[in-house]
Amino acid sequence: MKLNDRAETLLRTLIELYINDGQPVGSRTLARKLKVNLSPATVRNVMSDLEDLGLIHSPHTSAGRIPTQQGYRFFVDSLLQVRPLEQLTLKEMQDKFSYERDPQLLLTKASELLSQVTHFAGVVLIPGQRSSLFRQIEFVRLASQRVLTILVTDDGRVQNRVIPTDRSYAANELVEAANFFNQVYGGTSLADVRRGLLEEMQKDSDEMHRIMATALAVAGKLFDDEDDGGDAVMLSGEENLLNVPDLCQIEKLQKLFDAFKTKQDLLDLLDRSMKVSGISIFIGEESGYRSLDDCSVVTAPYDHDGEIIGTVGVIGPTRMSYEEVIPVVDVTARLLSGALSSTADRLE
Amino acid sequence: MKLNDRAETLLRTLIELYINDGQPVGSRTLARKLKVNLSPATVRNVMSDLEDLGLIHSPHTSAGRIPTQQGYRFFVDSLLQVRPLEQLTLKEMQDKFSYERDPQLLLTKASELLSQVTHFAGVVLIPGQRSSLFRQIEFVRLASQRVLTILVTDDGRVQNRVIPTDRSYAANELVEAANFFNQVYGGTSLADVRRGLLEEMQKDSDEMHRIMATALAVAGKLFDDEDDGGDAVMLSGEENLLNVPDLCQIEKLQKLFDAFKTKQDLLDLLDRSMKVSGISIFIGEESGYRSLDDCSVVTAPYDHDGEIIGTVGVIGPTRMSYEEVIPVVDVTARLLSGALSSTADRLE
DNA sequence: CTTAGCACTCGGAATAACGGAGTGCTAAAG
DNA sequence: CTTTAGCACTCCGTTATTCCGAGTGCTAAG
Repeated sequence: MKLNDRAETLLRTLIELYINDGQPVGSRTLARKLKVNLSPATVRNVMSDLEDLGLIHSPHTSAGRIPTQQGYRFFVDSLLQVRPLEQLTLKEMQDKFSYERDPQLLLTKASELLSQVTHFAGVVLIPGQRSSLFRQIEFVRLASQRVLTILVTDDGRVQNRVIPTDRSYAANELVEAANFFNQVYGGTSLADVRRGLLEEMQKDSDEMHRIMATALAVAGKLFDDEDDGGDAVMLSGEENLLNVPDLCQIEKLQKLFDAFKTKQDLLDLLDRSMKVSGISIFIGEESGYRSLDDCSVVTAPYDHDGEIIGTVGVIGPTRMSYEEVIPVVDVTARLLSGALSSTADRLE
Repeated sequence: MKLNDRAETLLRTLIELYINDGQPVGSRTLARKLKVNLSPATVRNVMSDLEDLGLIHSPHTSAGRIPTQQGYRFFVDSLLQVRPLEQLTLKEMQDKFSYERDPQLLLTKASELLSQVTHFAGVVLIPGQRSSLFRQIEFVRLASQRVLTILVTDDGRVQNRVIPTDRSYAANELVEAANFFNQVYGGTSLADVRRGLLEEMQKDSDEMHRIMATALAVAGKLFDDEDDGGDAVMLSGEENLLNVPDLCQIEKLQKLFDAFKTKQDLLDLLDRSMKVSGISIFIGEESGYRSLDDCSVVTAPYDHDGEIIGTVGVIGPTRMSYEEVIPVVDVTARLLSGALSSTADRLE
C-alpha cells in the first residue's frame, strides 16, 4: 500500500486521536490537530480517499471516522514510531525481576508485570515439557504405596506429583532407582525419555533390571500423563479488562473470559507467535479466534540460553496504545530471557 | 421473629418466585400461585405486614415486592426446606473425586466442582501451613548453589521451592541434613519447626552440629518466607458470574473481581466460617465486605481425620437458589473430607 | 488543488404521551 | 374481625416526536 506523506500523517494523527479518546474523529478536529494548516474540506477529501482504501470508516453518516482493522494494521506496520520506555517504568520492571531465580515464579512475575504496567491482561506461554531436557528425577516415599515424584528439567522448572504405586517400595530402592534413571536419561529430551520408557515397557518385565523396573513403575505414570506434556498458558490481570470501555459489553466479556478459561485459543495463538522472531501483533479478527474479535494481542518470544522456549504477551482492546504496549512486551521478554539464562544462574 | 402460618407460606412462595424469575412479585401473581384461594387484596394486606416487618420491600410504588436481606435471612433460617441432591448430580460429584489422592488436586477439583454444578464461583480455603504438621523434608541439589527443597506435611500437601545457598553442598551432605531434620522435627507443627529453627539460629553457629547447620542454612529460608505460612484461597468459575443477570453491571463486577484478585476479604470471610461447624450463609451485606454486597456466600468446613482444616464455598448472587446450592456445598465438603482422610489413603 | 458554502443525514438527548402492573384505601359482605 | 370487590392513584418502561449538533458530500469559486 502506498500513500503520500500528507495522507500518512493524516491517518497517523487520526488513529492517535482515536486511540486516545475513543471517539470517531471528524474533519474539523483533525484539521485543528494537524501541524500543517489545512481546511476541514481538504481533510475531508483525504479522509474520503482513506475510506476508499479501507483504512478508516464511519460508523454512520454524520459521525467522524475510526480506523478499520486494516487501518490499524497499516498503522503498526508503517506509521508507528515506538517510543522508548520511560526510565522509571524500566526501573520498576527490572526491580520486579531482580532477586528471583525460580523459573516458575519468574513466569508468574512476567505475567503480572505485563498486566500491571499496561493495565490490560498479561499472558505467558509456558513451554511444554516435551521440548525441554530431562535433568533429574527424585522419588520420595510418602506412605506405603505413595511416592512423591519430582521432575526437574534443564530450564530449572520443577514438577511434582504424588503417585500411587502397586506395591510398597523401600527408601533405598527409590534412591537407587532415581540414580539409575538419572544416569540413563540425564540430558535427553523429555519426549525421548517418554519414548524410552515405552520401549522398556514393551520388553518382558523379567528381563529387566530390578532397579529399572522400580524406576519404570514409579516414573511411568508421571510420563503417562497427557496433560503434563502439553503447553500451558498463564494469565494475569483479566480483571483489568473489565475497566476497558471498549469491552464493557457483557457478551464480549463473556466470550473473552470463556476463552480465558478454556485457554485453547490463546494457546494456539501464542504457539503461532513463538515461531516468529520478534514482536507479533494480532489485531482484532486477524487472530482468527472469534473470542478475541474485539481484542488485540501483542506478543514476543523469550528464550533460555538463546533457544526460544515460550512467549509473553498482552491482551487488550484493539484500541490500545500500541506504541506503549509494544516496548513493554519487548522489554519483558528480554528481561525474562535474561533472568532465565544460565549465566544468571551462575552469577547469583 | 414470629409469623403466622399464612404469612410464612406467603413469604416463602414470594421468595421462591423471586428467586426463580428475578421479577418483583405482585399480589395477583402471588395469589394465583398459592394453593389456598386468597384474593389479591388479602395478599396485599399480608404483604403490607411483611413489609412493615422489613422482610420485603417494593423497589417503587407500582412494582411488586422483593425480599430484603432480612427476608432472605429469615427464609434460609426458618422456611427453607433443603431438597436432597439429585441422584444424578450426586453421582457426578462422586465421580469427580474418585481416583484422586493428591490433596492439592483434590482442592482444585472441589473448587471446580462447586462452580460447575452451581454455575456460580467455587472457592476453597486452603489451610495455612502453620496449622499442619511437619512430616518430611527433602533436599535435591540442582546446581552448585541451588537446592530444591521439598516440604511434605502430614495432610499430604507438598510444597517445593528452589533456594539459593551461600555455599555449595554435596549431595550426601544434603541427604544427611534432611534425615537429621526429619528425625528432629517429624510430627511437630510447622509453627513449632519455625520456632525451633529460630532458636537454633540464635545460638552461636560454632556450637552447632555440622549437619544441623546445613539443614538450617537450607531449610531456614523456606520457613522464613512469610507468604508460605499464611492461608490461601482458590477460586474457580469466576467467569460464571458474568452470566448472572443480577450482577450484570460492570461496576459490580469490577468490585467483585477486584476482591477476587486481592483475596483478602474472601480469606477473612472463609476463615470466619471455618470456626463454625456446618453450613454458613452470608447474605448480601451481612458479610461486611463491600465487594460482596450483591452476593451471597455459602460455605462449609471440611476436615482431615476429624480436624477441621479448611472451608469450601460458593459465591453467587444474593438471589440464588439456596435450596440447591446448600446441599451441593455440603456434599462437596463431605466428599472432600472423605477423600482427604487417611483411611482413603490406606485403602488406595 | 484548495477552500468556502450549503444542503443533507443521522444519532442522541430531551420531552411528551400512554398503557400496564401494582398499590393503598374504603366500604361492603361473610 | 376477616375477607373481598372496587376504585383512584402512582410510577415505570415503552414508544413517538421533536430538536440540536456534529459531520458529510457536493459544487463552485479562488
